[in-house]
Amino acid sequence: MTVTIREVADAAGVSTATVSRALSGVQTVDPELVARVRQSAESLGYRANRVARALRRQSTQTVGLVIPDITNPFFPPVVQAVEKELRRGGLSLLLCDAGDDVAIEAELVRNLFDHQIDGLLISVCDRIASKPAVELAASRVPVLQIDQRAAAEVPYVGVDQADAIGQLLGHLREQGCQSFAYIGPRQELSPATERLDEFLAQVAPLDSAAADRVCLGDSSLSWGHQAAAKLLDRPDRPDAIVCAADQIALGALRALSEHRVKVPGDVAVTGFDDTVLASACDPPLTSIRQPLEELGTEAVKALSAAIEQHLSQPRSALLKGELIVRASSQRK
Amino acid sequence: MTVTIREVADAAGVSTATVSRALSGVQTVDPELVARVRQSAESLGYRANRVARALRRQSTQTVGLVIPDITNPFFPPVVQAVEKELRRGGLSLLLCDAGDDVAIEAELVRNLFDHQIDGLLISVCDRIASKPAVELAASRVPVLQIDQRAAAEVPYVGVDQADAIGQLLGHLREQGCQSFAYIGPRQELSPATERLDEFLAQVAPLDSAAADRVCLGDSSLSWGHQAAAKLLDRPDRPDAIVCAADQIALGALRALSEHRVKVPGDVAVTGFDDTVLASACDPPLTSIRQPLEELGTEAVKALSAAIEQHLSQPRSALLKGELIVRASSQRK
DNA sequence: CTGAGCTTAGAAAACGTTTACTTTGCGCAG
DNA sequence: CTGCGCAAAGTAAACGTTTTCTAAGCTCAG
Repeated sequence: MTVTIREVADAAGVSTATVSRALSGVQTVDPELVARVRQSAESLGYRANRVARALRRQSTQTVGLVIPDITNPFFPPVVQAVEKELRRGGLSLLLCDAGDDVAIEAELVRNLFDHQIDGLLISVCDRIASKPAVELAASRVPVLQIDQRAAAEVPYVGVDQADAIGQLLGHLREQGCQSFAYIGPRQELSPATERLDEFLAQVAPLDSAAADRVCLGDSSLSWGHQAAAKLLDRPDRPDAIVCAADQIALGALRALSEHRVKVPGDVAVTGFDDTVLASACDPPLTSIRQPLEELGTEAVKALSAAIEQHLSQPRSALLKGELIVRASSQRK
Repeated sequence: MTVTIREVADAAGVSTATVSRALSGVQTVDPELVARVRQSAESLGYRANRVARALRRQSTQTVGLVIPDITNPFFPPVVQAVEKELRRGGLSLLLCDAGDDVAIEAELVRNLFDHQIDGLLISVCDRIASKPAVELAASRVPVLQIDQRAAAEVPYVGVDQADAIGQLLGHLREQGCQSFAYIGPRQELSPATERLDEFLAQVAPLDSAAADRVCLGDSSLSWGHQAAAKLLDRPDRPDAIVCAADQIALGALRALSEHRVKVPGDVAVTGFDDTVLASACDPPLTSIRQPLEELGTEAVKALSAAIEQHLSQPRSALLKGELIVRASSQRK
C-alpha cells in the first residue's frame, strides 16, 4: 500500500542505502544519482516512515507536553505556541492532559517514555507531589518545566512574578493608592505562592498593615466576592485590591458594586492574566498580561537546543508580564 | 540504558518470543514461565518500546487530532475529552493546530501520515478548501470530522443545529417574543451556515419579516454591537435577537444598554456556546451549551471502534445542545 | 607502474519488537 | 510399541529505515 524506500531504490536502480543518503544529503552522492533518486521518490510519492526511522536513529523527533488542565485558559495559547514552534523544527507534539491528578500525571510521563520522546515539557499539577515524576523524567531526557514547577534543580521557563507585582504596585501607587489588600488562592502552586510572597515583600514598605488584608481562598469568582465583602466590613478599608486572578477580581467588582463602592474612585481593583473577562467586564479590569505565546516559544527553543546539542539540561528563562491598564485602577 | 526484551529474556532464562507472548498473553504459555517472566520484567523495570512494536505490528496506537485554532474556546474541552477517552483505550494523541490555514492543515495531515497514525480526527479550517486533505486522509485511515466538516461522504460528529435553533425559538416564543432578528458571522463554516439556514427555515412560520433582520458579519463583539445598533434604528425593531455566538451577544447587549433598551424587557437576547462570558455578563445570557466533552468522547469511541474492527468508516453521530436559560431572555 | 588514500555505492547489520515457522516433547490411539 | 497430533517454546524473519562495513574504482605520489 504505502511506498517504501525499497521501491524507490528499485525505481532508481540503486540500493536503499543510496536512496537514504541521497534524500538526507548526509554524505556526498553523485549529483546525477541524487537527481534520479529525487525523481523516483517524487513520482512514487515516497514519504519516509518516521516509525522506522525513529527505531533506527533512536530519536523520534517527538516531544511530550503534559499540562494539568487544558480548559484552564492559561494553557491554550501556550500549547498553540509550543506546537507551532515544534513544527518549525520538524518536531511533533504528544499532548497529555493530567486532569489535575498527580497519579495520572505520573502515568502519562511513563507512557510518554514508552513512546521514546526526545524531550518533555511539563506544567506540573502539584508543587510537591509532582516532584518524583519530574525528576525521573529529567534523568532520561531533557525536561523543561513550564510556569508551574515542582523540582528546583530541573530547568524552568516562567513568568517573573516579582516584576509583575512590582508593576502593579508601582501603578497603584502612582494612582494615589495607599492601603493595599490581596485576594488570592490558598492552593500551593508555584506562581501563586510567588505572587503572594512578592506582594508581601514589596508592599511592606508602602503599607505596613497590608499583611493583615491578605485573603486566601481559591481562584473562583465567588471567593473574590466573599473576600471583597469581608474587606469592606473592616475599619481599615483598603483603597486598592490586588487580585491573583481575573475571576477573583470579577467577584470583587461585583461585591463592591453591591456595596455601592465606586471603582476606581473609592477602591482600585486589579486582576491577573488578562483573560477575555478583563476587557469584557464593567469597569474593564487592569490586569497583567502574561506572555503566553512567548512562554511556549521560548520553552521549545530551549528544549530543542538541548536535544540537538545532547545537553541533559535545557536553559531556564524568566519572562516579563505586561501591565495592561484599564478603567478599574485609573484614578487620575 | 533502557532495558529491552532481550534482557528480560536472559534474566528469566527464556527466549524473547516467550517474553513477548507471556506479557501479551496472546498465546498459551506455561503459567510458571509467565510468572518468572513477569517477575523479571518487573524487577528490571521493563517497558516495551512502542516504536519497535509499532514498526512490527504496523500500528502505532496513535491518532492525530487537527484543529483550526486551539485558542478558540470551543476546542479545549473537546481536546480534553478526546485525550482522556483515547487514553482509556491505550491510544495516544498527536495534536496539531492548523492556525486557520488550509495549506498548513494539509501539511499537518501529511505529516501525521508519516507518523503512521491509526486514525484521524479533524475539525477543518474551511468548508470548501479543506476537502482534498480530508478525502486523501480518509483513503488511508479511518477519519472522523468533528463539528466542522468539509467532505460530506466522510463521517462526522457534530451538534444538531436544527434542534438548537428549535430550542431557542421555542423558548423565545414562550416568552412572548414575536419579531425575530439574527446576528451571525458571514464566514462559511459548516455549523454557522447550518445555524443560519435553520434559523431562516424555522422562523419563517413565526415571523415572515425575520429574513430581513438577518445581519451577517463576523463573530466579534464589535460586530454584535454594530449590528444590534443598526437593528434598533429600524422601524420594525425586533423583540428578540438570536446571536450565533456569545461574543456577538455581548456586543449586542452593550449596544442595547447604550440605547437605553431594556433586556429582556424590551428585547430578549440569546447567545450561543455558553462560554464563561454568558454567565459573567450583565444580564447573564441565555445560551446554548454545546456538549463539547461528549463530542470528543463520542468521536473517539466511534473512531476507535473503526480502528479495532478494521472498518474504513467510523460511525457518524449528531448530538444535542442544551438550552441554558438566563436573565437575558426571561420575560415572564 | 605500483600502491596508498580517498570517494562512492552496495551489502548487510542494527534498532526492539512480534510472529511465522520449526523443533521438541508428550499423550494417546491404533 | 509406534507414530500422529498437539501444545509449548525456541529460532529466525520481518517491519522500514539508517549506518557501518566492505569493495570497487580512481587519483596521484613515489
